[in-house]
Amino acid sequence: MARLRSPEKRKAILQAAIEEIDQLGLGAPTAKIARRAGVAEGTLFTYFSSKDELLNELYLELKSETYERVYADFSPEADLRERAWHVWSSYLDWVLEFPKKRKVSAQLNVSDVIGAETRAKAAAGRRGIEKMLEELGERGARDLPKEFASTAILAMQEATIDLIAKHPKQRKVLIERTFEALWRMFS
Amino acid sequence: MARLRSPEKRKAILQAAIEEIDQLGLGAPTAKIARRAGVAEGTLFTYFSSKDELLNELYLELKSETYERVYADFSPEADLRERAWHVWSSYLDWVLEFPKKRKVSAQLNVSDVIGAETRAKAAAGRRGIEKMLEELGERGARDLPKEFASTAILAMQEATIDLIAKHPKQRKVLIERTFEALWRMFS
Amino acid sequence: MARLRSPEKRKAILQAAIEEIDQLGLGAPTAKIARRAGVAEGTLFTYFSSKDELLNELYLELKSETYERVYADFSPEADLRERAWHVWSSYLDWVLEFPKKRKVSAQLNVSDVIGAETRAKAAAGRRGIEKMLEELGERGARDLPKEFASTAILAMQEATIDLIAKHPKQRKVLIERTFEALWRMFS
Amino acid sequence: MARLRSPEKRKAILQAAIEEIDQLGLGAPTAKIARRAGVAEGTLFTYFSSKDELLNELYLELKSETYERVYADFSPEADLRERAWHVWSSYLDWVLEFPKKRKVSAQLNVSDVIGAETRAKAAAGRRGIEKMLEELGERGARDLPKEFASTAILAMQEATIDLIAKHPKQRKVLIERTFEALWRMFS
DNA sequence: GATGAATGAGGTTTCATTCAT
DNA sequence: TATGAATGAAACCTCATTCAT
Repeated sequence: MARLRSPEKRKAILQAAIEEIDQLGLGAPTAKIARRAGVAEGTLFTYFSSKDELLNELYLELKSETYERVYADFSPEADLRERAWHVWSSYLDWVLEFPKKRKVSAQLNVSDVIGAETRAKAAAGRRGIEKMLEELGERGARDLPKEFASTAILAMQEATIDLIAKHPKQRKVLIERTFEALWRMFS
Repeated sequence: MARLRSPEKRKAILQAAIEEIDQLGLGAPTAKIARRAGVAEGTLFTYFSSKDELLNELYLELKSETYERVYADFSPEADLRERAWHVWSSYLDWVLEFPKKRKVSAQLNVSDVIGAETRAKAAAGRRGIEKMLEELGERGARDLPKEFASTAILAMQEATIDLIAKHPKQRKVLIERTFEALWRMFS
Repeated sequence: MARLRSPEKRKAILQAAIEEIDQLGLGAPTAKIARRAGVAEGTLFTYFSSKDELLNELYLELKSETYERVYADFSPEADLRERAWHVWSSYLDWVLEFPKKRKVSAQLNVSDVIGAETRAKAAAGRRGIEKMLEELGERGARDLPKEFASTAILAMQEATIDLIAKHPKQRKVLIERTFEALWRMFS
Repeated sequence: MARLRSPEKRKAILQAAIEEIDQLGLGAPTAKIARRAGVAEGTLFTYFSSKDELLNELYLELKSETYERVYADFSPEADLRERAWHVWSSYLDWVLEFPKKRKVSAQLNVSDVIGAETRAKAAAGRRGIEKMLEELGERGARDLPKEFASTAILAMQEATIDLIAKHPKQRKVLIERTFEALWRMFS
């Protein structure tokens, strides 16, 4: 299952899936995805054994791309505030650069086609960030479970993205000031 | 004078929709919804002219139920912190009591079957909360757009709900402490 | 079956049926017909036991109305050409006055909801015309079956109606000249 | 290279449509048409994107088949009477050979699923006949609009077909004598 | 008798997936 | 391996007819 004779075709299908799901939601027909990718309907199923698998792979791809981006230039030895700021700003930059990817990612997140296994695999790519979040939690939310920091940051990022969507010109300033607010929460 | 359209049947359909959408997502078939509601397939369409309308009505119903709950015992003259706390805790209480309703509400929120008109109608029921949020924003986030407070609170509530889902026994304490964290953000 | 407590309601339903079938064809829903007639959906079925019956009754009504019109001022003793002209012109006048009725009549004619029995009943109202047609046939088409005259006239009327639809201003002249052509055919 | 869309299957569907529409009218279910054609329900929609398209294509097919038949052995240089006779007899021969096709054609003609575009396309195949009809009109109906000849002939053909349906044995003689009557009309 | 809510069979169309080529 | 025609199970919705009120 899933012989990947041509990596370009695989990429093309995943990219086409992003495009179509962005417009039509998860109900986007595989036929349309295939057409946009420039391959035949049946070909899609030689790269992904089912639509579900395609969706799970897409989820993984999206997550790992995000983490790669966030980890570039990340100094594990830096100051906590600096590390937090790095994650905060680089993630937001990425998301704002590829809004469709985020939209699709959000849809996949909510849907139940993404199995526990896939979610676990995705979580694995998050070690370095996790450590920073733990420190953050210890610093300013010691009496809350340790997932609190990560959950809260994620949530606040969503909020920030919405905010920037409405005020795109103030993007830079908003990223800074929301970070300040966040930092206040952990002090 | 013929049977009258019964409010109970309407309720039953909406309730069945919650149940089914909770399990199958927005793609839940109208046939299944009807069956669970104990009516014929066609009957559903005498109460709601299309699946889209059913979904929009459901959205409205869910929102107004939430607001009703939050507004009960709300004192507009109270202290800002008290009002914020009231909204925070009563909303979380409601959501934790009816987790399915929240899940469905979230799905509807994201989907694009809910028209602008419906969203506007729903927003109308939110006046009192809005005022509190504005004050909150003025207090501690004066240099951010005024939507910030509401967006952030909503996001933090999502985070808190996830947290409580994992530690249900500490529910009471978690609601209090996350509120503290939130309050810190606005000072 | 088919108690007709209120003849006005019956008329209203038949008239509404004409209106709706004119617009939607024979597939026009009984519900719509009922609504336009100003009665309840179910009421229609106290006047006509089924949609088929409604359609058959409508057919009969339409035919008899036509014949009544054509027979008014018809002198059975008049000259053949005069009688033929009377039928020709009075029928065309009627049809052009109520184009919807003709359209519906045509649809019913073609469809197979009209049973043989109904067709026979309708034919019964045609005695006087029939005689004229027979004479016409004997005069100019002795070597053709006797139905030829009636079939041909009917067909020519359809043709004339189409013609007048395209040149409504020349109506009077067209009726006269097509009659001339017809008369030539039987000499 | 995958199976190719087979013209035989297309033919089979169109033929099945004729069969079913002949019996059930234009309301004939696509499912039944597909079954009779020996293909799956969904297959019908790979050949025709909707029922409407199927019907339009069928209309075109039927018309062009007719014209092809009529034009075979048609000599444009022949005498007017000869040309008229050719069209008259060859059309009637065709129609009597395939009565179902004519019935379906008539239904499509009346219905409003056939768009103006389709009608125009069909009309294009009729040039040679048109010219004959014009001459006929000039010969014997100079004071009537020029569509008169074609409309009248069409109407008379319908009449003749009905006549032959009732006296099938005299078919040959009836075709000749009705032509005589027609010819008289244009002199 | 009049009403219109209730019914459920049936209609068209979509779509993930298979498989002949 | 790549193709896209073929498949048939659903999905949403309509509508003639029944029947409680």
